[in-house]
Amino acid sequence: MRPVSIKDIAREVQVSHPTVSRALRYSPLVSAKTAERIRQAAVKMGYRPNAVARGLVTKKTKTIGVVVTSIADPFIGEVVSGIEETANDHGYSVFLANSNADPAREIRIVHSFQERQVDGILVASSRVGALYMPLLSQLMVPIVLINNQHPGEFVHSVVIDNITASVQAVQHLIQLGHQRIAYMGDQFGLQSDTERFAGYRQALASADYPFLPELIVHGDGTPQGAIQPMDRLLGLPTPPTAVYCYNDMTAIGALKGIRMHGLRVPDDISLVGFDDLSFASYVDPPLTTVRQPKRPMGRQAMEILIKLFSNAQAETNIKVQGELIVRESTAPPKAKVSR
Amino acid sequence: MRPVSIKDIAREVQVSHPTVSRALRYSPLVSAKTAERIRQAAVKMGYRPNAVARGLVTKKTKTIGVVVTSIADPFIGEVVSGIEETANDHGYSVFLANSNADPAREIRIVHSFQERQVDGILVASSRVGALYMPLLSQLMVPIVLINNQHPGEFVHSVVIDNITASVQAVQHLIQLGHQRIAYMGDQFGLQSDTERFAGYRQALASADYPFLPELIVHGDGTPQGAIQPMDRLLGLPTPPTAVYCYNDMTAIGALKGIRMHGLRVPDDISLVGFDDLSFASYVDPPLTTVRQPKRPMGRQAMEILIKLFSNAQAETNIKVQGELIVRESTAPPKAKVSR
DNA sequence: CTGAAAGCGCTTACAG
DNA sequence: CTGAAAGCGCTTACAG
Repeated sequence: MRPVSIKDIAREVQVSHPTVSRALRYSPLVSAKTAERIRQAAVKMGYRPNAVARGLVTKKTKTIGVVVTSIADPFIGEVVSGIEETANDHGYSVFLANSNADPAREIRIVHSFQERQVDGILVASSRVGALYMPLLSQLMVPIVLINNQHPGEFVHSVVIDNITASVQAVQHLIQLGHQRIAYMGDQFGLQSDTERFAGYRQALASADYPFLPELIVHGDGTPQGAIQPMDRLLGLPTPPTAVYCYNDMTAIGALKGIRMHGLRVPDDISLVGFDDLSFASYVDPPLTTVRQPKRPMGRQAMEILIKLFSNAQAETNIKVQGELIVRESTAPPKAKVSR
Repeated sequence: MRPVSIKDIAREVQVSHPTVSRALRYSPLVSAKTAERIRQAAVKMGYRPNAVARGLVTKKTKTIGVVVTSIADPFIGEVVSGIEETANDHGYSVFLANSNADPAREIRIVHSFQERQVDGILVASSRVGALYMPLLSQLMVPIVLINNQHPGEFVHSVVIDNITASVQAVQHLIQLGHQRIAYMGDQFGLQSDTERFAGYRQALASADYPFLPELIVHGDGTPQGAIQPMDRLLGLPTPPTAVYCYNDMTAIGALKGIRMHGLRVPDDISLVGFDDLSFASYVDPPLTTVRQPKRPMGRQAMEILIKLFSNAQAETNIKVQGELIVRESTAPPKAKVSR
């Protein structure tokens, strides 16, 4: 059973198929009454326009490609939610592809997006391979990067303001009275780590606190990877009273590491994360963290694309602000007790 | 700058464009040497086949539509990961759409999938609206449902064996020595709840334990929604020593509720969840739970579709088994102390 | 093995 | 306001 086409409707209503095409898209070029007859016939016959045929002629498919490192990542899931929502609101469908940070896969994905004639591409991938960039840019469609690690190289992007957010997080700790504040960063040299670290130093500096290299350790962005650096911190002659972590995953691991030493959060050590993944509020104690506006970031990225499609000027680099969410993993430091 | 088409290649190599088309798809109908010349020209010219043109003529787009209630849901994210991975391995691209369980949106999504001529549809949505089913089924493409709530109504599906998994979970508690085991279900009357509850009763029955209605309470699938039912359980003259929860989210809330009463897990009360979301291993104590093979379920659903595309027979209803992951939220009950 | 012809289901100048 | 013609970039009988 072949789906009904505009020719079928044309035959039914006794007009030419271009007239049907015009009527269905509300062209002013067709008289009100025949347009109405055509539209009624269309619904009666259960007509659905064939988007691929339309795409072939208009060269606009009303699709976008989204490439992520892992859709199972809760951070990315939220971002994609925002993308998909606004894409849909504007009549766009989204192709989703996981790269798994595998360069071969990244190339395959870009090729497939190209072959499918997507109108634009969104990349939400914390680490974009070096080879990948030029490949992307030689595509003839607009691209916007979300929290990418090389903001200078691309025209359009939406990124979190890591520095300002970090300053706020560390100032929160300072206001609580902490003096020895550690930073547990990420070992992969991501730009986001560099920036969060910079914010940390900046906050210390403006409080006239010394920068103590021994308080800087590095995890790998996973809970397990935070255990050992936490050990190092706690093995210090004078351990920190607070730890600011690169992200929530790291903070969760740090929490576990602290517990393994028989210490408690926030009584013995305060802990701050970054991201505000949904589970941050479920752990015990609920985690103080910097919320990244994940959905809005996805939405804004899609909005840039939509503006670009209509040839409007679009901002080149949107920088969004994080929000410090104070929960229960931070508290004033214990009064010192001599032992 | 127009992308290069097979006509451009044909001109370059001095053959007809159908010959180019054949050569590029490795048709035996073209001589080895001209085929080789054509392919070399194609890569030299940076040719990429236009998938929408191809789709129009072949009536196969090599795309599938995936509809989920929320891509930000960690369970669904994993399932989609499995889908996307195997789709990609077979040359399919996936359209992802969020329904937010909104009927109007569901209808829009199905229409858009229809217009885009997807080859098949996957639904990973715990609650599919009643109206939605007939709409889906009148589509002319194969559909497979993942963990759907109305297995009888559809031809293809992959579902978790809730009953067997529940029996295992409750037997684990029984073997630990628990006698008063509560079930904290879900209040929305989902079939998965009915089945998990049935498994719970079955496990009790085969151990010759009485069924105690006062030990049955209901959350709403969220952590917050589990606090109050937990209060009820703990307010009982003799509270349970273990609680089997509908899912991990509920278990996390139950954990919090237990703590709010100054009790500890697993010392005072054992807790079992369902799903094995990634954070289940991060909470304190790490949660004993039933793992649903989320990625494999996505993979299998996609594999059914692929078999159907090649006209092969495909299983109608795949039932997958859960796996009990024993972590630290379960322990033998405390020896009774009289007060 | 190769090419000329037709067609997939639309949209869009071009005439009238 | 309407229709005939052309064309989007491919694939696939049909001839030779």
